[in-house]
Amino acid sequence: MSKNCNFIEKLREVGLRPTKQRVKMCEVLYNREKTFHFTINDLVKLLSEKMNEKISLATVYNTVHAFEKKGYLKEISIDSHKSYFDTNTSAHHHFFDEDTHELIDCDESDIEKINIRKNITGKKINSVEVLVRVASDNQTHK
Amino acid sequence: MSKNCNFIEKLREVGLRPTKQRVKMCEVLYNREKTFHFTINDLVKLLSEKMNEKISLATVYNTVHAFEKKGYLKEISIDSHKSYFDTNTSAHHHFFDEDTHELIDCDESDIEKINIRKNITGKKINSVEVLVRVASDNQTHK
DNA sequence: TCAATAGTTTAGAATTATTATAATGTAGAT
DNA sequence: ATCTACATTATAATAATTCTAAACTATTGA
Ligand SMILES: [Mn+2]
Ligand SMILES: [Mn+2]
Ligand SMILES: [Zn+2]
Ligand SMILES: [Zn+2]
Repeated sequence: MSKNCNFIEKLREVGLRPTKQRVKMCEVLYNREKTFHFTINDLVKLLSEKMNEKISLATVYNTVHAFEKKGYLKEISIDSHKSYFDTNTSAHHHFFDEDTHELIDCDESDIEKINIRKNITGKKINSVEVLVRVASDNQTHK
Repeated sequence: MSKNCNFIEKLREVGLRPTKQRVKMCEVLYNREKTFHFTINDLVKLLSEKMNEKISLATVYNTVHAFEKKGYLKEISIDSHKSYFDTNTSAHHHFFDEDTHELIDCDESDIEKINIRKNITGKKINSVEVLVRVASDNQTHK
C-alpha cells in the first residue's frame, strides 16, 4: 500500500470491503514517509488517540491479520514476548535498539550481500534476514 | 555446559544447587552431540518421557529461566507464537525449516562474514544474527 | 428503491502461555 | 540431628490472543 490516499481502491483490489475502520487503520499505518513497525498495543493506542470512535480490540486484531494475509503487513519476531508488525512486507534487514525496543529498517546498501555456503538438500531458501542488535554506547569506559 | 556428565559441579560453579530436577534437566539438555533447540513444550514432553517422576511445569519454567540467566541457555525469536531456547548461547546464525518448524545451527563457515555499512550514532552493535528460512523444494514444477 | 445476503463489528467469553504466590519440602552446612 | 536458605509444587493470577455469537452494514441486484 503506497503513500497516496486511495485506500478505498487498494482495499477493494484485494477483496477487502473498505469499511470506515479499515480505511482509518490504513491512514494510520500507511500515511507516513517511512515504514512503520508496531505492536498491536502501539496501534490500538494510536488509533484511539487519532479517532473519535474507538475501534474494538477484536477488530484491530482481525484487521491486522487480514492485512497480513493480503500481504499488506508482515509479522516480525524479535522479542518472543512481543509481536511486531511491519508495513514493509519485503524481506529486509533490521536494527533493533535494545534500549528503546525500536526496530529500524535497513536498505539494500546498509548490509553487504549475504553469502550462504550451506545448503540443505530438498529445501530451498525462502528468505535471508539479518538482525543487528544495538544498544547505548555510553558505558563508563574503564 | 559441555558434554561430560559433571553437571553437579557445573551447577555449583554458577551458584545453582544441583538438585535432582536440575541435574535431570541438564542431562536431557546437554547430554547430546549437537546443540539443542526446543520449546518449553518440547522440554516438558521429553522430561516426562525420560523420567519416572514428573517435574512440575513451574519448575521447568523456573529452571529454564535460571539457566538462561546463568548463561546456559539462550532464548531465540523465530516465530512470535512460540518461544525457542537454544543450548548454544553464542551469537550464531540459524536455518529455520518452515515445514517442520525446526531450527538448525550454522557454524562459522556456513555464512560468510556480514559486512555492515550502516552505523547508528551513540549505539554499539551487540550481535549480528542471520535467519535463513527454508522450505520443501518439491513443488510441482510447471 | 429496498430487501437479501455476505461479510463485518462488537463485547465478552474462552483459551493459551507465562508468571506470581505461598505453603511445603529438602539439600547442604554445621 | 538440626538449621536454614533455597527449591518445588499446586494453584491462582495475568496477559496476549483467539473464539463466539449476536447485532450491524455495505454491496448486490431484483
Ligand atoms: Mn521468556
Ligand atoms: Mn500473530
Ligand atoms: Zn522492517
Ligand atoms: Zn542455535
